[in-house]
Amino acid sequence: MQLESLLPSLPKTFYTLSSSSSSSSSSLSDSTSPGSTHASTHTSSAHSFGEAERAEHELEPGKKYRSAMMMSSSSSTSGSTGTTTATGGEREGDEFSTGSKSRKSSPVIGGGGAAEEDEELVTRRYGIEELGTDRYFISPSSDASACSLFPYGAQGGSVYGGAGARYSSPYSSAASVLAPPPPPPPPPPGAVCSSRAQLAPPPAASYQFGQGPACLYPSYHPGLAVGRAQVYLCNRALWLKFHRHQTEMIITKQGRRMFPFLSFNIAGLNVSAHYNVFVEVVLADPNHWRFQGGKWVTCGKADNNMQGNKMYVHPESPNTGAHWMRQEISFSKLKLTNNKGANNNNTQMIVLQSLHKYQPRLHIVEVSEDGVEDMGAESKTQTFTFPENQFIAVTAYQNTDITQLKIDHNPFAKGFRDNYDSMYTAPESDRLTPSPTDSPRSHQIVPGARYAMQPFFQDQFVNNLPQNHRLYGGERAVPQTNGLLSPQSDDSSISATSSSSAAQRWFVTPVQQNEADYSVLPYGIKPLPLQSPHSFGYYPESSAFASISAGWSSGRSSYQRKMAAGLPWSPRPSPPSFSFPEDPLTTTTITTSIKDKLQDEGTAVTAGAGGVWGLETASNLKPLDKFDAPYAMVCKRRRLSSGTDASPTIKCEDVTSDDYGKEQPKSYYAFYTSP
DNA sequence: GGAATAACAGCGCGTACAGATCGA
DNA sequence: TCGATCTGTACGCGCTGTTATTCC
Repeated sequence: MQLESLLPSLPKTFYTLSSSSSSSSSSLSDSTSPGSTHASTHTSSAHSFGEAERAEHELEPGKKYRSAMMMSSSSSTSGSTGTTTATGGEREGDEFSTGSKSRKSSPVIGGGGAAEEDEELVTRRYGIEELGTDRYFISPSSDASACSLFPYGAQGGSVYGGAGARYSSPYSSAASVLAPPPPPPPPPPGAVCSSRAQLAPPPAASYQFGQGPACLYPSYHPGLAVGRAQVYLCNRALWLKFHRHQTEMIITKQGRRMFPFLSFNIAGLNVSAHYNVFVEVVLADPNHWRFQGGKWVTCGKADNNMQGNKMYVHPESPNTGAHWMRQEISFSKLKLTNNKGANNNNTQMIVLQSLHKYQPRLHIVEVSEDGVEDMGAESKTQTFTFPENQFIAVTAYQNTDITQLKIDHNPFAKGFRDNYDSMYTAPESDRLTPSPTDSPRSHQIVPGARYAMQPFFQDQFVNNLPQNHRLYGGERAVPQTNGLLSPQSDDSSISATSSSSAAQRWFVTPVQQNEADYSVLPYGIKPLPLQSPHSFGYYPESSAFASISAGWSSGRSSYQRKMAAGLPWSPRPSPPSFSFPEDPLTTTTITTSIKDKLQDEGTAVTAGAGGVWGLETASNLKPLDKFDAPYAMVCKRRRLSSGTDASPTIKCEDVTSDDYGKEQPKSYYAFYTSP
């Protein structure tokens, strides 16, 4: 296989994405300006997207156009001043300044990278907290001696243009208003396959300049290079959650799936051309890591001579650009192992070394129809790196925050959720949120569509009930219904939507992965046709997804069978209680029927119990500086509380839960409906 | 002492099977 | 009555994190 021939040179490349101990003081100033610059550049992104979508689909053009206008309007607002993002963040951030200050002292490894940059914008926007200050990105292509540090804010979130795209993007000039980064150092010898320069990590400049947000769908626009891919990390919100605590991935001899797993949307490919899509996992830094004192610290040098397969070719490779762009590209089957003997006979496994930090990278290689790579076409290889995908390989979880996140979000770990039982046996009055297997009809369309979306799209179809439970203690929290996604949530509106948009693609909030878009179009939501497994990034073909989808349709019968007899509440859902966040920046675009419904209901229930969610006050936010060392150690123990006591573990959870709750409005999930 | 490993329990899907239902 | 289809149940499997044990 030709791909393999060019891979051996790759793992030796280090992606030094963060420095946990350095550059802590200048991050804010460094990131603000570039970030705001992005806000302005992304204005065109919103336009492009909206127009592209409008042009491509015939879906209620008026609404779509309106959506685009809303986007651009918002983005104009955000990007007009160059400091709009920061301004907005400060404004809201003031409300939670405690959180802002505390973040810096958190022992939780920030990890740095674009993810945090995004997070900062988001958290500033929502005033949750201020992120860690590690915000420097060492040029991937730089070797140890040539680590070109630059403020990563200019990187523009995670929408990374392909390595080659930077040379052709007509928008690169627009982005050049950013502070010029240091010139990319020459690639280290041996780190780049001579015939595949693009496989080498793109230089910093490429990240910084080559991602004109307006390039989101270049193929839809005349003058844009066709065939230059843009890649979106579909489940980025979840990745960010983990990344905040330094993601850990279990590796076992038999192989362990990643969670979150890699799931991408790809755009900009040549529809008829053939591509191989594969993921490679390379060392992210040259260090050996150890979890000590509640945080990850470096401990010696990494073993860079680890042998074994570092690449996972998507099973559908090779395939056409149309195929890859049609739906999410999920790598859910990818397994991580520390079994060096698994390199040859198991292409589903990637061999890693425990306690090393890794960076997954997505490669898209144009090939001939029979899957043979054209070795003479260097420009046909594109590489994408999402810093929030970084993780430390472990044989056992070290940070209980990560463990809890896994349990709370991974469908396969449902059995470990603390209050799983109580969630389904508590009386209606005590029940915090609908169960995953509640009758789909129970999931009403909620006014805060952005919230309705989150449990599924942001958290990969796992509701956050346990977290909410812990977060709010016994207090009634807002049910995070799966409203819009529920197959039967709102029959009339959904069916109408479905009938008009079947087989068409929808973007919940378009342009995710872009910090500017965070502030510009945080909640833009399109009406959602009924989802097929392909619509969801997680376990699209696996049992996990099926369990969820089944739970909402016929498959839920099993649960209902189990629960029906003793259910103290009606299988018919309780009336939704939710908040209707009044965010001036909210750009929720939904069908009229839904919208009207939401508005009506929203006004009716905003003051209800659900208001807890939207009206969270600063006093409820726990600063992360509560993570002193001993406390962190306490947190390392598994949390078993049901969430009603005030144990330190709960406090620990509160911190994160608050985060998550507030973070959720980051509805920048992109997805497609199945044809 | 820390990391790696194996065994374990819980969960849910997929499948096979049996029984019930329906139409020819 | 027979065959096709649908429904319900049981079991196996793969997934998960936890826990105890072993290894270095």
